[in-house]
Amino acid sequence: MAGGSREPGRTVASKVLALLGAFDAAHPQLTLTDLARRSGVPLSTAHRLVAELEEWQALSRDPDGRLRVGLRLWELGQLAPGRLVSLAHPWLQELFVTTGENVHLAVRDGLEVLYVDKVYGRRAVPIVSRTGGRLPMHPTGVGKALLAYEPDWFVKSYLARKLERPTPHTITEPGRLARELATVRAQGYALTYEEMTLGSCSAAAPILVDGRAVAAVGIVVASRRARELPRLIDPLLTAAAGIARASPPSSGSGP
Amino acid sequence: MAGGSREPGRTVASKVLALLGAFDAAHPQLTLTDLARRSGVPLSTAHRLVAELEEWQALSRDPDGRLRVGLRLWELGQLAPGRLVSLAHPWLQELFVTTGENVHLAVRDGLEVLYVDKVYGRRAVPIVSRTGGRLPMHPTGVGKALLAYEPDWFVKSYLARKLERPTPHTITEPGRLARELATVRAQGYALTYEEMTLGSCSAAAPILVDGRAVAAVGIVVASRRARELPRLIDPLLTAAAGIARASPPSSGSGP
DNA sequence: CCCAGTATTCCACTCAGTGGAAGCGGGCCC
DNA sequence: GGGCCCGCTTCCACTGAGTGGAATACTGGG
Repeated sequence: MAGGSREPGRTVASKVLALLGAFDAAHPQLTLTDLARRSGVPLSTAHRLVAELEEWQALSRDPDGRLRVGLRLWELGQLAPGRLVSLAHPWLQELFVTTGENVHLAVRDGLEVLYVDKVYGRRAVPIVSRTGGRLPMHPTGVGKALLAYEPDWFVKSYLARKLERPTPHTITEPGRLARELATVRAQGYALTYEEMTLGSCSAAAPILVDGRAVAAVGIVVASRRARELPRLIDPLLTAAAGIARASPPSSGSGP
Repeated sequence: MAGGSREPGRTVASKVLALLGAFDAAHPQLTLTDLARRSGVPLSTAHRLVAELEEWQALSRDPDGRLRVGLRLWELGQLAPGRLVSLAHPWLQELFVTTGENVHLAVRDGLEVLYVDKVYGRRAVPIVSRTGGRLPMHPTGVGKALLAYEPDWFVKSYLARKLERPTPHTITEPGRLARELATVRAQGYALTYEEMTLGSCSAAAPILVDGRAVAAVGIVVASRRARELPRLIDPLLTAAAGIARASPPSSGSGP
């Protein structure tokens, strides 16, 4: 089946996935050549496979001819285990209405938080989190809220790595971070002050089902309005509790 | 390359896509056997490919072992041309806050409307539209709003087909529907009364950029509150205009 | 005009992928 | 308990779908 056959038999499916995987938040659009380079698939092979993916609208082209993730893939993605989000959305909504701030929902995936829903208005400060986006756990409110309820071994291994430090306020010292998590558990919510982005701070609460944090709700505000955070804690906890109550014991943790 | 080789050479990529395509709103989870049946891929081939897709979390398994669309695919989908949605969301948000009703955003894809964003609160009536969902154009508010601004040849070919009739109120008679569309163009918005679902009615406005309707905003309310719709028209049009003003002339029409 | 980067086409070779069939496992009914 | 049905997993010999290097065709900038 192989002509040149230098590669030790990569399966076709893996090449298709490698092509798709080449797209990420930093590179949402790529030229064919870039795509081939990033995915490690030979150009001519990429060319053929991409043509097929385009036909299916799994990929599509920008006006300028660069490739993007296509509509069909988005549609398909909407079918992913969506129990949690559809359940939680009305509560996020309500939280937004009472606070007027950026509100979002995140789950843990691996060692990162994955943002699965977001509600924002016209006046809200633009923030880094993006539906489908990922951030490290320790500098984010939702991350700390989730991490605080993970089992000890998990936290230990999380702290053992070299932790990123996006701002000077980021807490990376293991001892201090561990104490921080204890505080989160004690009070039931997490706070951050410019730990991920200079200029914004946040509050977040875990959604506890059977004692496990299946997700977390977070609010982000401009840091000059940090003193307003305490006022937001109450509605935040109400929303988290509401979602938890509505959640079936073992719903998939997906979006 | 084929042993049994009965099929006239379907490409591997097409099989992968067929497998993914077997999932839809009505069948979000499938057993391996169903998946193979629905996609027309031989069971043993499906088995192998699915294993690969699972490894990538393109597919994942329910607690009960059935297959679903996986997290990675959802994530990937979030990368799809998202200009319109991120732009429009704050306006949908605002519209929700002022009206308290189900609010959604849809684009045309082929002969159907594709719902690309939705905002709903705790009190809102549950409705059929779903982010990523599709419905025919003629019985929905957003559909009529979009159809009204399509070129003549398109409308003509749309009306030429046999039109579905989900409720007795659905307008399927071509002449009457054409007049309806003229009214929509004249007044700048569309209304429906139980044309898609008994018990709910809607108002919708197109988002016009350079005279073309790139998307439509809709509001759905319970039909016993139909008389409140007129009150909602104004904020609806404001939102549509706001989104249109913010839209660049040729943004991708995707989610 | 040439050159560099990117896209597309070609083609002879061959092994990755194929799929029918057989082997499991476990839930249900008689 | 035993037989049956249904879905999942594994096996394997055959072969044409897929391969990828290279040649060719764009395209735009200098």
